[in-house]
Amino acid sequence: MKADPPTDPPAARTPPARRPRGAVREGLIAAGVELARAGGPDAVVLREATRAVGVVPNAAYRHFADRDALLAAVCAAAMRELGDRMAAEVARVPGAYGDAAAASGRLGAIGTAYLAFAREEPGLFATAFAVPQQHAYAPADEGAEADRSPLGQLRGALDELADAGVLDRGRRAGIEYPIWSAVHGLAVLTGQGPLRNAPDQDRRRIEELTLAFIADGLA
Amino acid sequence: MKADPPTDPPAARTPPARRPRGAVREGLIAAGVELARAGGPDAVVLREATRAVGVVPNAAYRHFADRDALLAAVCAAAMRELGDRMAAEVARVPGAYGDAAAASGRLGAIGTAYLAFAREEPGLFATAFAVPQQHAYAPADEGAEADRSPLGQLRGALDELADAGVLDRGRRAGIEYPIWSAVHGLAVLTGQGPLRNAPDQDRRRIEELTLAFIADGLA
DNA sequence: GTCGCCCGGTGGACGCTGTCCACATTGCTA
DNA sequence: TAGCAATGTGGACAGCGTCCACCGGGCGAC
Repeated sequence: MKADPPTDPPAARTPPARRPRGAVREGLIAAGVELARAGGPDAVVLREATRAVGVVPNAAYRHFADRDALLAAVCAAAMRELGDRMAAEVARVPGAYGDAAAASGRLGAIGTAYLAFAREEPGLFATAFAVPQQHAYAPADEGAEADRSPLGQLRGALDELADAGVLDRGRRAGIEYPIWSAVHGLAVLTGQGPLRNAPDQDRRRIEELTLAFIADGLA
Repeated sequence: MKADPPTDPPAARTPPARRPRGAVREGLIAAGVELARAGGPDAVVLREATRAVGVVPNAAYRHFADRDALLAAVCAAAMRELGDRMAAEVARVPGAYGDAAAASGRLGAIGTAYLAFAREEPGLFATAFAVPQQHAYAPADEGAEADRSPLGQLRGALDELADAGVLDRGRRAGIEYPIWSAVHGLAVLTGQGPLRNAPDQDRRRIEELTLAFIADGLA
C-alpha cells in the first residue's frame, strides 16, 4: 500500500546512541531518586525520568514492567540511603562494643539519624515507605550478617544494649517494634502529618518527650 | 462564517438538571470518600467523582479550586470518620469518669479503635493523614470543648487518667505525643509499611508489645 | 414588575501521563 | 557467519487535571 519513496534511505531514523550495559536502568533509578527527593513518590514520573536519561519513554519498559516497578526500585534505593545515613551516624559514636555508655549512644544515634533523615529528606523518607502493593522488594536477606536495613540496625543496637547489661534480657524480645513504631510515628506525624506545621520549638520538645519515653521504657 | 442552521433551536443543549443547593459539593465529597476508601488518596480522581454525581467534570471547579481542594475536604471527612469511630468505641466502656479501671479502659479503647480503623479502612486511614501541603484544613477549633479529633480524644483520656490518679500529674504534660507517635507508627508500619506482609499472628504480637510498652510508660 | 447580575451548569480543547504495538538496529552467541 | 535476543525508536490511545467560552435561571435592586 504505502509506497516507500526510494529517495528516503532506510536509515533515516536517528541512530540510537548506545550506552554501556545497565546504564539506562541505573540512570532511570537515579533520576527517579532525584524526583522522589524533590517531591515524594508521586513525583516519580516515568516520562520525566526517561527524559533525564535522554531516552524515549518506551525505553523504560525494557528495564521495568511498568511505572510501579520503577517506583519500587526507587523506594529500595531510598530505603538504602536511610540505612546508610543511620550506619554513618552510628559509626561516629566512639567506644568499644558492650560499653554501656557507647551502647546507649549508638541507640540514640540510630533514632536521631532516622528523625534527621525524615526532616532533611522528606521526599525520600516518604518514598522509602511508599513501596507499591505489588513489586514489594523481598526482605529475604533479613538474616544477613551485616544488615544495613533500619530494622536490622535497630536490632543490632538493642542486642548490644542487652549485652552491655543496660537492657534487661527479659525485656529484649520484640522490643524493637514499639521503639520503631514510636520513632516512625513521630517522624511521620511531625514530617507530613498533622503536626507538620507546628513551630520548630514545639517539634523539638515533642521529639525530646518521645525519645525520653522510649528511654524510660528500656530502664 | 459558520451559518447556524435555522432548524437548530438555540436550546439544543441539555437542560442542566438543577439540584438542591450544595448537593453537588456534598456529593463530590461523598464520592471522593468512597474512592478514598477503596484506594487511598491517589484514587480520589476528580473526574470519577463528578461521574458518580452525574455532572460534567468542570462542574467540580464551581465548588473546589482544584483537585487538591477536593482532596483536602475528603481528608477532613476521613479524619472525622476516624474520630467518630474512636468516640463510639470509647462510649462503649462503662464506668463513671474518674474511675481508675474505666479510665484505663477508655485509653485502651482509643488505641484499639485507632488501630482497628487503620486495619479495616486502610484507604481512609491513609487519606486522613494525606492532606495536601496547601489547603491544610485549619486546626483552629483545637480549644473547642467537645474535641472529637483523635488528638483531642487522646488528651481527654489522659486527663481522665490523671484525674483518676493512675497517671502521675508530673508525667502528664505532653505525654500524648509519644503515645500518639507509637500508636500511629504501629498503624502505619503494619498497615502500609514494611511490616504489612507479616502474618496476622506476628502482627498481633507486635501490637500487644507496643500497647504494653505504652502502658509501662504510664506506670 | 422588570432588569441585570452572578451562580452553577455545559461543551470543547490542551498538555501531560502511563501504556501498547510495530519496527529497526546492535551485539552476543551458536 | 547467521540469527536471535536485547534494546532502542516512532506513533498512537485513553484518561487525567485544568482552562476558556458560553448560557440559562434565580434573586436582589430599582
